[in-house]
Amino acid sequence: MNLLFKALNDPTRRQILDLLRAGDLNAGEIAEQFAMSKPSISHHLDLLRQAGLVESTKQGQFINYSLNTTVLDELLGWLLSFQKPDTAPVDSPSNHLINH
Amino acid sequence: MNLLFKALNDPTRRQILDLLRAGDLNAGEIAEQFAMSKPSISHHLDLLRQAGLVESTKQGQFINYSLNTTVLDELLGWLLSFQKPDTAPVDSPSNHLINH
DNA sequence: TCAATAATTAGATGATTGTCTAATTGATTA
DNA sequence: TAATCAATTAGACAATCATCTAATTATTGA
Repeated sequence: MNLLFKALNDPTRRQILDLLRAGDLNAGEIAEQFAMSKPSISHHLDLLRQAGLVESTKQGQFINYSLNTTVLDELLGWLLSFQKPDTAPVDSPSNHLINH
Repeated sequence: MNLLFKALNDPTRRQILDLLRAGDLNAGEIAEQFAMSKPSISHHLDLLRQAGLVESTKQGQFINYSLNTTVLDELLGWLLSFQKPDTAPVDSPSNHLINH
């Protein structure tokens, strides 16, 4: 959950996710949508990949990025549990202090 | 959306939200659940308040904190739109570069 | 095989963040 | 009114983060 929230806590990364909804793109195609250096975008893609939000596959000299929304299910569950009270899922790490 | 993701991007703050599901608490009651100084918790509460996730009301010398889940609806909408493709909501700020 | 292209890695830098202690504000009560 | 208690604000500090340029790796095509 930590890596997920971290990845989502940046407008550029969220925009990358939104871009990928329309279909897969390679790193260069993503980078040219932003007024930011390619290494910076590469770093953002790395964080998104660490969170499991995107998957990368090498295709020749290009690296293709695609959306993986299954990770969002965990977040969705956490979020929905706020509407239905008293069904709080566990937010790791280390809530042993909290749960007595 | 920025303040919301920022507020959620910390395990302590998410645990505070989880605590408040059971019912309102004042600042001291919240602080004593954590192995952290009271000013630090106060700061976390401030960020949660800025994001609209909690509301604070002064009651005598105590300050009561309560959960406000309506802000989460925006996030919920954004999240759900990933399941139903091609219904991307707008993620402010400044996506003028992207949407040409 | 070599030059060009795609992308990442390395390293640096300024800004933001989470935490602390000390000081302050405001309310209660002896 | 003075002491105590709840909570925040102020200010400092180390760690993390977003970004940049320069260098590196790997693939392609002439």
